[in-house]
Amino acid sequence: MKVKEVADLVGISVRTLHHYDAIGLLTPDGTTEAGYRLYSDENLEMLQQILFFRELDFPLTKIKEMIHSPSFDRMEALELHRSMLLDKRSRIDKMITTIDKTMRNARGEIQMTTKEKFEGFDFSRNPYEQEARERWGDEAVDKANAKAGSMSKDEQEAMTKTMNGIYAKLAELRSGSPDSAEAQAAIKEWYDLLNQMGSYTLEAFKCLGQMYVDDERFTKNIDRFGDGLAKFMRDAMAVYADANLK
Amino acid sequence: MKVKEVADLVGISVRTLHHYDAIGLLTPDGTTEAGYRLYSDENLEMLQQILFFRELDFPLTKIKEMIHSPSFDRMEALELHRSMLLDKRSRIDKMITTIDKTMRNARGEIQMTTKEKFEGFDFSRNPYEQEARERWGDEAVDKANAKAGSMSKDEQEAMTKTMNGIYAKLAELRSGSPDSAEAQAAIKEWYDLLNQMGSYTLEAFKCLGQMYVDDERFTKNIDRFGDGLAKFMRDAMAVYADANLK
DNA sequence: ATAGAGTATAACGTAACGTTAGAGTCAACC
DNA sequence: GGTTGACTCTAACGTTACGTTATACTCTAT
Repeated sequence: MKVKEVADLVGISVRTLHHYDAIGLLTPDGTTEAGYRLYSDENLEMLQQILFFRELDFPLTKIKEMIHSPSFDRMEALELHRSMLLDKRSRIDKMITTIDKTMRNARGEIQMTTKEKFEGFDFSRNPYEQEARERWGDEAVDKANAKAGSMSKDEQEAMTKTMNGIYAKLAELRSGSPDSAEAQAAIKEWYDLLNQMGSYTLEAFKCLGQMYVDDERFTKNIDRFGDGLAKFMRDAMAVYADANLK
Repeated sequence: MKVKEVADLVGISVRTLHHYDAIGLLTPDGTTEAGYRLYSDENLEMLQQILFFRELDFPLTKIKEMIHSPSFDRMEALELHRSMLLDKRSRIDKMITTIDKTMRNARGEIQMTTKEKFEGFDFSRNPYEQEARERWGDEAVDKANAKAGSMSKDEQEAMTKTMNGIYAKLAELRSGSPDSAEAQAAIKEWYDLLNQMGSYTLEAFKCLGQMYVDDERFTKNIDRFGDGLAKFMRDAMAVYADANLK
């Protein structure tokens, strides 16, 4: 069979067959006197194999290995590729949820979830501590915990109140100019307060300080942190949104 | 800030920043006397935007449009990209299930489903007829239906029996040499029988005839047909497998 | 003054083909 | 026998988003 016949039969382009010939992936068994490629039945079978693996997104070099070396472990290759696909899919899932969140955010449909979880503001028994340790190291977390632990209950309550006050102020300023001196002052106040909490808390909240500037970046930044911490921060966002509605 | 600072801060390469400069996606606000790029805070913000959309797999040209034209409809772009991602994910899902099937097939763990559905063998009231019509056109389907409709109940039963007999023969031969004259004869018999059923039935079953040759190709071929027909064919496969175990 | 780290431009490489471009081949029709 | 149209060939540039040298400055610290 000549190129176009083959190409039409399996639904690929002539150029693709040329390419496969060029890289030695599929060399036709024969040629006419004029130099036309002639594909045998075996060539067709091999092409089926190639297209099968191609459809699974295997790179052509890998396919070449698989086809040309009988010792190649197909099962293992499939297994490996499967896990790669799973990774890819979960990345796509993440993208989709990020887009959804971005769109909801842009539409102003911020969900007001568990405000309560945030009310206590108990940094000393943070459920995401393990995650934070892995992310920023023991030292930072211990320092933050020591700081929080050294606060009396009254002090903690006072701090929570102060923070909520700042949220309210930020919310108030949100509708106005974000570049005003007032806003800058509120943000600085917030940063300073967070600074007292230790570095990992600060890191985790840094992006929230820019939230009023740009919702999309907020959505992106929040996902830089692990799932647990991201949730934690979204809760903070909820408090913020709530303050915004008062 | 100079290139490396920025690159390290946001976790990309210097080359990437050079590239973004070259294509006019992100031109630094200033340069030193020596020609070093200097990135401003605004540049950083824009970079965040860029990376956000890049993370969502937007092509850089689109990002450039989005950033540089304020009239660009972000929502619409997000919506569009979302649907693209959904497509991509469903393709990946398909790949994964195909791989799974391939591996199960290779291990011989063929699932024996609904044998009953296949027992009646009622081609005249095929639930996948609509699908077949779209795939092979009305003519082929009508011809097949006419053929099946013209058969008496006895004839249909006889045909079912004949087919199952061929399946049994193929199953028997499967363990032996697939290139034997016997196997070829059985396959020809099968094809002839299917041929009597009309073209679309034949098309749908053609690949089954090669099943014993190559499980992977079978798995691939079966997915060329629509979901419904593929299911139909898998049912046929189940009958075959069942015969195989007798 | 010199080493080391950073920066610049320029240009080739990557994966899997798509897309011309120029030229030869084949079968059929006039 | 010539011409047309469909098909084939090789060659080579284009695509995407940078990675990777290579060569040459520039800056800072010792």
